[in-house]
Amino acid sequence: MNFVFNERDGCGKCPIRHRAVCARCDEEELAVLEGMKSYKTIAQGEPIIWRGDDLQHISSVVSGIASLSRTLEDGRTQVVGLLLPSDFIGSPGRETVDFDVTAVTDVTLCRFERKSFEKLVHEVPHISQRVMEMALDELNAAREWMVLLGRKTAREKIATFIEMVVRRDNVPIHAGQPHSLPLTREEIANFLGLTLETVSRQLSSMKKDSVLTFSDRRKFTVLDLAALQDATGDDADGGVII
Amino acid sequence: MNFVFNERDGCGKCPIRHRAVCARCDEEELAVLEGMKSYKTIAQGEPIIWRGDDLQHISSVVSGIASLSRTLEDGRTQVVGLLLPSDFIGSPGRETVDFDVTAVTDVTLCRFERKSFEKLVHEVPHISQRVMEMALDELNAAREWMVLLGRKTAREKIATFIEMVVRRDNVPIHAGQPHSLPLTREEIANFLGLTLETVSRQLSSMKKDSVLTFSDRRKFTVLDLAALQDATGDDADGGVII
DNA sequence: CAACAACTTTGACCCAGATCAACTTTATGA
DNA sequence: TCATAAAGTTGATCTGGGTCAAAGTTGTTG
Repeated sequence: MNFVFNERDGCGKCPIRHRAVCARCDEEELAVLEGMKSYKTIAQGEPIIWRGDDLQHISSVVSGIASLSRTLEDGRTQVVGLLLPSDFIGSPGRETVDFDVTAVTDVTLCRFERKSFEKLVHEVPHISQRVMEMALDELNAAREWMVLLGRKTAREKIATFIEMVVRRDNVPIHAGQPHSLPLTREEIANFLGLTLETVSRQLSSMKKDSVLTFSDRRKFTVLDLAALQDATGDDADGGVII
Repeated sequence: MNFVFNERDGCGKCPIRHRAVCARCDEEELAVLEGMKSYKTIAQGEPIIWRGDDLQHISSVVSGIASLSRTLEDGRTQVVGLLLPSDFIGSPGRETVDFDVTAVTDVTLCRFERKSFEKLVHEVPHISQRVMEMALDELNAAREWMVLLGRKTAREKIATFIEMVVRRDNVPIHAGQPHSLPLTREEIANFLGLTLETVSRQLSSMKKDSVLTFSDRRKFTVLDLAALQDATGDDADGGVII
């Protein structure tokens, strides 16, 4: 959502969003916000904000990846979303966050004082419309993910995830293109509702079946896109994430 | 979201929403919409709209319960949300629905022509703000549900679901109050990412443990609320659904 | 009210994925 | 460059919840 400031485009690259919402920046809005912003960088692995913490700022991810997650008392954790450049941390109208936010890679945030941001949401109709669109897109994506979590097999989950990563990289879809995996096996597991061992095994199995190759543990290439898409369990037509 | 018309209050009773968003109706908005609405009733079990269908109307549930779901090719289905009075079917800005919508009980809808509704969203800032708030609330609820689907055990899922139903009924929380279950075992299973047999077994087990009693298969009473809440797997403080 | 259909319960068995454990590979930094 | 840690792989085993099957309930309709 780079209507707020356009250091970075977030157009359709978010793994968890359907429609691009950028490329329609309004100059006046930018001007209003220009004086309000401040930047902050968080190192890989560090918490950005904990569930229940008081929300002083509404921030937008400028670079890097953050995760939204919830951990149950006994340590089971579920990642409920990845925040990529242009995604927001904090919602206007909420005084706390309901999930833990953690820097998956080094993350740079652009922050706005929450009160000012909320004032803006009320005064500039354009902005609430954009936030509305974003929220509706993410709601849709969250629901797609619910289908994955509730009904897909381990292999389908992994295939869906890999396809999402590939799609996000947004390069022409002929094979041979290398992609990089921003998450550890454990983070992938927590995103897919699996264990890290199962993730590892499924990736190995896809290697064995010549669907993927890994040049190193974070870099892979799709050898058989059709097989990958087949393995997602989704209809061929429509219904895709992103 | 009864800002649109207030035949029915939806205040805080939605099982999948955190904050009440009603009780702030604006007279002017009501007046504008008054001429646009039409009603429709759908019988229990009937489809309201299929995924991919062209969205002619934005509708709001007036009475009854509808489900939002996705079915994979081989028949596995996941319910991704329940639509209760005041919830919307269709989003401004979208030309199709991405999930199947089905009447769980008899459902009455109040419908608006989509184009007119969208025009209103653009012209009345108030409305996009409300839709934004709703969408953010539902997004949060969807993420909570992702935690359930990805990480909770069968018993925790059932306990969470029952607690949600009880909470939705919104009566003083001393035991003895009878509640009614609007869904079949199969629908519950599809909502929780389980099979109907597992749902049945878990409910029987909670009966055996004197956490619940059933007076008939759709009516139950909580005997031990503390045990129920304990079994949800959530922290005692905060983090609750609704 | 009989007979059929829809829904629910319960039992027996099985298997996908979790758990536990050993080991390998890669990264970090003194 | 060696030591230690972090991340990943692979194997052996276990188990929660799925699958299959049979009966029991409740509801509906002619």
